[in-house]
Amino acid sequence: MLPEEKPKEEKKGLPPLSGADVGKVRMRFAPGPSGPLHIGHSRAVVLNDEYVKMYKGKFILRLEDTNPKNVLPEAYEMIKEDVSWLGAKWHEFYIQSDRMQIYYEHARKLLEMGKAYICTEDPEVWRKKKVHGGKIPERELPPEDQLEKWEKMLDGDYKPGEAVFVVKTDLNHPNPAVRDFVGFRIVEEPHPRIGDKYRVYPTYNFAVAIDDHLMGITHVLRGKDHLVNTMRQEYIYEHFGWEKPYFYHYGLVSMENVILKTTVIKEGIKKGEFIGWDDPRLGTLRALAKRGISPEALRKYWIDVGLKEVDIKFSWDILYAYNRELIDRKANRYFFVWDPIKVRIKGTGRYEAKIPKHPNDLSRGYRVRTVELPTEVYISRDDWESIKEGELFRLKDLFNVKRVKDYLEYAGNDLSIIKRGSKIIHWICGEGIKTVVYKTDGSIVGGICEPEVLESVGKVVQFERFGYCRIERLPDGTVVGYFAHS
RNA sequence: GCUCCCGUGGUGUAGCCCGGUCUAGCAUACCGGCCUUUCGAGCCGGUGACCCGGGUUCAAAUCCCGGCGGGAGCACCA
Repeated sequence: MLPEEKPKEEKKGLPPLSGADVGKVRMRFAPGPSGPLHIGHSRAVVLNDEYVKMYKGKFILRLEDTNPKNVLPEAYEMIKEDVSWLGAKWHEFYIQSDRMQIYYEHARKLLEMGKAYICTEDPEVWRKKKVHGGKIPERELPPEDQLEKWEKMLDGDYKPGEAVFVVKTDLNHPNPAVRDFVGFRIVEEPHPRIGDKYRVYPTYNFAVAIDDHLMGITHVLRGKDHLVNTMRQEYIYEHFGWEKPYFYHYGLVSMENVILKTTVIKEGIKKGEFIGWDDPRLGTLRALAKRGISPEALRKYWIDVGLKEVDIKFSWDILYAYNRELIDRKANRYFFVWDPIKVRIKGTGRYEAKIPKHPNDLSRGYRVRTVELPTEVYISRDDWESIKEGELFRLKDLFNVKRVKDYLEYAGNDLSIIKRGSKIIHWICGEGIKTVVYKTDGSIVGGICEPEVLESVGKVVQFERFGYCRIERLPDGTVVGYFAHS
């Protein structure tokens, strides 16, 4: 047992789980392989993994593919990648479509015990009877008859919809949703992974209850939307006389400004609206990874949120703040001139700019530029338009200039103008690299960046006065930035 | 409609179980100042909350009741 007196000084981290013995905790993350994982899933992954680590238990990854119509073959691998990216390591791995015989065996047992029945009634009629009351004659038939119909189901004597396996609960349960629920149904579509070997598939609630028990799950953490499912699953535990795990239901998370729905994403990719499952507009974990959001930031976020039952709004602000804290000291600084315009600088002389790659860590070196006047520089159109005729401002780390009509004039190197409120803007002289930045709202910002950015391909950089971006490079040499946050 | 869950500042969370130490802590956001050749980082300060109404009690964010508000489920999806 974890010492009960612990919570006093434990300010950070998750609250203890009841009935959790160090070394004996077994928890699972069990998504359906219909697509890669998104932010919503990451809460379950992090919470389960975190508790497993806390109690030195075992983490089980289980893929729930008992609905052939709802399986994306690539998702099996993608989910493993996503879980790993989050820093969770599973000790055991299962795929439900490999376990069909196990579910069948348990179905048979329930029928033999009289705890389940085969229903061949019209689904609507059956449902109405459950809600409003009414005789369900098949429910009362003896096990022999039930087993016979079960065999017929398996043999293909019924078409989809003509027969289902129903787990008995309590027809008087106050919540109609928990009264007698479907445990198996007929699906004739071939399963993307195991083909047409089976035509009777367990439903979520049936497979979960059987697996959670057989896999020795001690604690189940899931969203409040599963509250009714938990009640249904508990009937299966009771029918078999199994000990129940501890159930926890955390509140729902509402998210704004992201696309999470797999169906929408799949459509969008097909139509070419998204560049892929990792399009920066999406809430998939691969999209976050592409943008340079670190898994540690997500973990910290979910641990901070905890497992309360209150519904919450997801806060990008807080996630970004955590991420910024993690990446700021790692991210090199570079100039990215968006929407660039070329401006002439008049004057004479040769000047050198020595710009630190990180202002708080000079050991990382400098970007060194030599500028010989007169010349031309690129600056962002925004900046140019915000500068008035005659205004004095500074090209960061280079020198001061003054705007004269449509060109600039060298204006010395007096740093004190900054104290008097002059602007400091970024610039590129000469050798800029074509750059495209994808933002989360779907907009694309074009411009040029400093050549040293190439040192940071695959890493997160901070484009000064713009924001943090993760860098990739196209075959044609173009630098691509995926915008993380400001 | 029915069944169930929840209600601390803009957001998230601590405290609530075991009433006083809560003039309610922390984070983020916001505002102001300092620092800084980025609209980043850092430092300092500030605004801002116990849903409402009763009750119990010497004492309630904490216990009880009612109201109001929010959410979920009511699938042969997971």
